Amino acid sequence: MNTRYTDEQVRFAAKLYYVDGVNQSGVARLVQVSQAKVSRLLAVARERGIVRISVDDYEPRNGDLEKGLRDAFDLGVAIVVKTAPNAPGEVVRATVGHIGAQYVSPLIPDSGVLAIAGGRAVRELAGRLPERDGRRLAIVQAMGSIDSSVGTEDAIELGRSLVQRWGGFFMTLSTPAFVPNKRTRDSFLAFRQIQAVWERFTRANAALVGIGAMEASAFVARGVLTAQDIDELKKRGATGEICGRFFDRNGDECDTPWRERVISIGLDALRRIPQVVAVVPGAGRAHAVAAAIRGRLIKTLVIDEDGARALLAIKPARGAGKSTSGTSGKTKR
Amino acid sequence: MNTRYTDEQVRFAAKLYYVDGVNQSGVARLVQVSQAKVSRLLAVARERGIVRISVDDYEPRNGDLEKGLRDAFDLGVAIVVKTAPNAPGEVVRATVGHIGAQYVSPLIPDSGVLAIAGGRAVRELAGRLPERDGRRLAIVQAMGSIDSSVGTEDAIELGRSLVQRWGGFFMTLSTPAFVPNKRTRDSFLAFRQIQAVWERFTRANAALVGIGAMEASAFVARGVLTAQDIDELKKRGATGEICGRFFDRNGDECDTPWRERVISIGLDALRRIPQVVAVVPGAGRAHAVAAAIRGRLIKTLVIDEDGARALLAIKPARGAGKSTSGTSGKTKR
DNA sequence: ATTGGAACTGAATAGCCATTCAGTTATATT
DNA sequence: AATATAACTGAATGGCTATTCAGTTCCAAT
Repeated sequence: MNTRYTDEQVRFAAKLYYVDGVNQSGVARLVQVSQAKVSRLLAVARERGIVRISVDDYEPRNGDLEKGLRDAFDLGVAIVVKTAPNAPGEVVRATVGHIGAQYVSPLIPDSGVLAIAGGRAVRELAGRLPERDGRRLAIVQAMGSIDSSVGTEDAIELGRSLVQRWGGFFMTLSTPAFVPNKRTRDSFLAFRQIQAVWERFTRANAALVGIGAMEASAFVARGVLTAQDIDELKKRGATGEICGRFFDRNGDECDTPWRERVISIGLDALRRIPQVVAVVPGAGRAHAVAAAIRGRLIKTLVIDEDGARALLAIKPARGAGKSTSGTSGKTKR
Repeated sequence: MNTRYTDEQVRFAAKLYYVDGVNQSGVARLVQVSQAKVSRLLAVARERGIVRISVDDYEPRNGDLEKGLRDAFDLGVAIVVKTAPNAPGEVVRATVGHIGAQYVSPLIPDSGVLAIAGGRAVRELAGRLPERDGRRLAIVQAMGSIDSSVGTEDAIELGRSLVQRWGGFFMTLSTPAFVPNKRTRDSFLAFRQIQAVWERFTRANAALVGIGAMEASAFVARGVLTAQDIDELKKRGATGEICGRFFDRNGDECDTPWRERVISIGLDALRRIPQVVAVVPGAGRAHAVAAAIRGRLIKTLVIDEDGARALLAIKPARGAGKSTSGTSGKTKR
């Protein structure tokens, strides 16, 4: 905001307020303007650098845990966000989102294609990416809609808001995430509209996703899968999922009936994207995350300290090691 | 205030608030404390220097006018305070008091005797001298009470509040400023209690006073003198007064009936005090101020820009020069 | 001089922050 | 262990600040 305020007046107000500790009404009296204008003068003082506020560095990331993760897993970037002790999950998500956004932002290119998935953690992070910083991307929805309702955490909503924030355009996958059978899926995929998105998957420059565990699945919560379905998936080796694509402990896609019923970015396509950022706060999804990393599905992991520690506890390498949950090591493909 | 807050927590809160622009409720959520505590954490951050706020220098004094005054008059220190253009008198007083206090404070010693007079300008300045900075003075009331009411601008009130602010003790002149005749005054002066104060006048280390003009006299406003009295005083050469002591254009005390009816510090005693600070905002008392300076009654002048300019307009030296008001140059003693 | 748009202004007020209060927890002392 | 004292804590709230609104002033282009 360009103003005509004189430096003299701005400096006088700034001295009275910041140096002498006079409140804005008092400053207003001495400077002979309204209190509202004093508030504006002070804002100008900060903008012009007449008033400077400096803060000692605070390191919001736990470097030790990051190093531990990089050593134990084959991971490009690990961002382990410090959180308040005993914070509830909701707060951990918010913290990881807030701090994570500051480090994820530079990983997302200025132009090109960004694939985006849904999820609460992704929402927290995406919602704190910088506003209109000159970026202009094609954003594509990485998975169809889970159900007919659209929540603030759904990919369709996150994509919309990111495009609004940055410019560019948003391409939706106007299909359900899961359809009844392969034939239905194939007919959806035949649509030109869908193919336009599909084609973008193969040349995306970056992706922002969450990772789902077999426990507390959002698909079950929203009635798309049943507890029995989950049991069935687990029997077939499923350890976690990204965009409804279930993978085993090595990160290879499981051969299940759902594999040919899902409409979302494929794991092979995902692997080829140069920058895949996964945001997975909390300790409950450690096995799914470990599997995703083993399968080289993600390049960057954003997580909290508890989550990182849980992950390190299962550090044993590809295909070996004990697992806490009941996933068996059976794998196809 | 000594606290047990960890630097880690303080730094986290400071970063979120000052760097990331999160409000205190948002910080409270992420740090997992109450908003009240965030406010305290931020206060600690500023105290500990984790957050530093620096402000470009603002020069609140008009150096050119100060130099002009020092050149034109024989004045130890001139403090010309910049004020907002077209500010009403009340605001000019407040500004001169606020800024003046910062420069007058170091002129007042840590111990010894300070004589204090009343007046609105003195009140504004005295009220902004620093709190409990280790000073401990004997403060003496330089003139008796003007009338039976005690206003916030009266010496007795200012002395009391300064002692409360600094420690030390306050000695009042429990007499009227003007008594009916010489005999009454002499009987007052015979009191041991009064003499104790009188004696302090002769060895005061500093004084803080105002200067009264013949126009708009506080004595008239409070019914102690009449308009006729003022005319009479002017006929006898009175140009202004300090503590009810009327002086002519050369700053010499006028020989008038009121001279032997006033109970206040004498002008000779005042001249001998090493540091006499006069606070005289406004352009209306220029002649009185000029006279006081010529008579070497004051060492330091605190004034606003308009006042300084008015003073420079009558710069002509001791005893000479034109005068705007109708004061004649008649003088005794 | 007229017009149109941008910048500015203070009053009102919504929103944010600092302080008070009453109760709790830590620390020092017996 | 018992007690006293100081430091800390969050809910409530009063006070302070930032923003909105409905004009007003300034400036550039007719």
